[in-house]
Amino acid sequence: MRAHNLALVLQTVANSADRLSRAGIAGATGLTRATVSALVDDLIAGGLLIELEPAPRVGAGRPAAGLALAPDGPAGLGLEINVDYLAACVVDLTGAVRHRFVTHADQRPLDPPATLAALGRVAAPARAAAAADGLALAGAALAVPGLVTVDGVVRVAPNLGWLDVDVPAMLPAVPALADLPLVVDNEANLAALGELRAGGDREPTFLYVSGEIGIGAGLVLDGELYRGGRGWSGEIGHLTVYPDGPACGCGANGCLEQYAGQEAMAANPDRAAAALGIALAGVVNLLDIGVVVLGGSYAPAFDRLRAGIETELHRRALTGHLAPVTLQAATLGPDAAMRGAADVVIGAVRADPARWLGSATRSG
Amino acid sequence: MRAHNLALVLQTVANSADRLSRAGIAGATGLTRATVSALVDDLIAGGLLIELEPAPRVGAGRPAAGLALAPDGPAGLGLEINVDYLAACVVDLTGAVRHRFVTHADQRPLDPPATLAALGRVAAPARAAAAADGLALAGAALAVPGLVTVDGVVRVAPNLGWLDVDVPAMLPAVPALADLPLVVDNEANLAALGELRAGGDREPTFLYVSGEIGIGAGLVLDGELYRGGRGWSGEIGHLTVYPDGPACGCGANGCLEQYAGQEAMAANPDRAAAALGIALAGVVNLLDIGVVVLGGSYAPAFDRLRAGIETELHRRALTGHLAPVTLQAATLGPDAAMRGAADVVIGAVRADPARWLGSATRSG
DNA sequence: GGGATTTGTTTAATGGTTGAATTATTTGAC
DNA sequence: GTCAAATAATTCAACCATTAAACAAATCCC
Repeated sequence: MRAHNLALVLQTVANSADRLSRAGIAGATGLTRATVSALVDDLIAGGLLIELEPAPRVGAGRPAAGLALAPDGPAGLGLEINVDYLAACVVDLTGAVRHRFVTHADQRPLDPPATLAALGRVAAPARAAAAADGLALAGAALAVPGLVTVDGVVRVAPNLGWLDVDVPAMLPAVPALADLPLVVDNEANLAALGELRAGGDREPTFLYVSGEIGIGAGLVLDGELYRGGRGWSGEIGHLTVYPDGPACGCGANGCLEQYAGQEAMAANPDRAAAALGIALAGVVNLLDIGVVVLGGSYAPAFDRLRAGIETELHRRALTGHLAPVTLQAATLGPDAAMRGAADVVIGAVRADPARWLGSATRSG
Repeated sequence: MRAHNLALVLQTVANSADRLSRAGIAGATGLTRATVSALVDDLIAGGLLIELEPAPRVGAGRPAAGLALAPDGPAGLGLEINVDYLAACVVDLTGAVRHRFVTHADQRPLDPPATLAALGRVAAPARAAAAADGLALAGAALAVPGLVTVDGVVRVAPNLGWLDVDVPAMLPAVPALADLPLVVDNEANLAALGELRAGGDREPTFLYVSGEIGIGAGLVLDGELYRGGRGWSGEIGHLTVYPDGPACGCGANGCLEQYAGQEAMAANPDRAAAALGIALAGVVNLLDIGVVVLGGSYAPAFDRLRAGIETELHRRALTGHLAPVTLQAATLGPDAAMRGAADVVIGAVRADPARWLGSATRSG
């Protein structure tokens, strides 16, 4: 129970827009001020919260001591493997990006161990930079453009040429990552999380569409990433748009990817926008999604695509009259996935601070 | 915390296939036998659990006293308004249907107050029958074929001709329902819940498709009904199948309903099956759904539709190789929605027994 | 019948929350 | 300038629910 309430207090501070005090937390959570005081003391002692200068009060009364997430608390290492680049970033507990390393290199000629070794060479300076800041890493998360099981096995990443790559099993060969708990997830899923956390004021329910060579999507429902029964939801690229359309690599015909993939979009942007609108209308009708965020290569093309998408979307979205559907461009650009990966790590700390308090030897 | 653990114990008993004892609950939940004993005593005293005859043991040791949900505990009143019938049922805490009343009558000529009055005339004998059994009703839930807000306002029910009908506000005029807490929800949503709870061993994630005059769907994700950001998910009938197809009443072209609605299906079953397969493949790709349950008028036609649906579904479902998609016929037939409605009521009791224990004057 | 075995209850102890009283710090009125 | 009012945070005793361990109950096996 203490674990639960610690998480409640920490999340309340993390999610609040304005600076909270102990009394403010008590009001927001329903706990007593006494309880909140005790919990906050633990969180401060554990290095997860810090106390700020008392804010100048408006009315009478003792001024409230502001509380905030500790910038020197546990940080997350966000990693990304993509077709033409590798990336790593360090995000502290407050969500601020402290360090960022990207190397551009085509990964397709490399086999998975070589790619992971190269990833290690990007992760190593990131870890060194974190250590130099006195930041302890709570873990790492890795974004990969493919279908990933809950165990971290990449079942298939077509554009990387990966098939059944057991990433966790290969970690001991990567010194820079061997000693960190690692989560592996789909690139679009993590990018959606990145947009949720770092992309300003997002609705708690939205669809993130990532237009790369293929088209992926991450679905955030009620503030949580929906991964599907087996972990590979979001394959929006193979939604059928024209059942009798051109053959797709997946074996079917008329998939969205044939119209709105990077090459097809370059050839015919208007057709790409219309196809996207048709596919998105289906998603909106099925899931009652109010916000669609366009990322990847769609983000820079947003202004050109928007009208074409909206024409079909509004015509075909059933509840459009009752509640509008909003199109938005992604705000994080190519960093979304690694930001989301790092957010997974610090999100885990925020969701279960008791684990961190219990395990933290706090060497740094 | 006690509230949480009471729910944990009750749910454990409810969800367990075989008869549990106090010690069995302790093993399943991780609580101590002593704690479970105390909680079980409260639940028995509150009339939510009963103690059964000790089961004959296999090995040595004191025989375990079996525990089960109390058949005379709080019951749920499930209600349904549909185009050509009204229905009410009483489901006890164990999930057994104790009483069932259906009247067939076309509701389209009636205005909403008249329909609600007629519903009251179906609900009254159901309540009388429940009272005769000594059952106290914990509440009621109503299934309506339309879009319903969380407040119970029916925004639009096209086939009933309803528009912005505030059902809770009209309840005081219906004596048989005036004194019960009432939840209103979409028919397909509740039917999906009915199939989840009462339809045998269902996967925790599936799509329920209800083919009536229109086509609705209820989405159960991880054992919970997903209602969408604003409460009206599941409008699968207006997924685009052929973008340039025939005009639909919704203003778009080529909606699934134009091919697989009741009339279109009668005219061309093969085409209906193919269209369903295309639409369902999209859902499967997007949400990684492993099971699709066909209900409403699709259930009796299941054997005839199956092959045609599967052809398109398997061709277009991307992860079909990795994890198969299973088609199933609904098992509850036309009762699914009202069963699901009643399940909502008893599900609320099971999820928060402390509230019932606290509020129960237990008059009957 | 005695020992083994498992269930269920009792007892004291523990951990964490609550509520009331107390202290701390400011504003505003006289 | 002092005092009252207001608000924030802490302290402390009481309480509640869980736990652990001992104990009682009920059966099987030898």
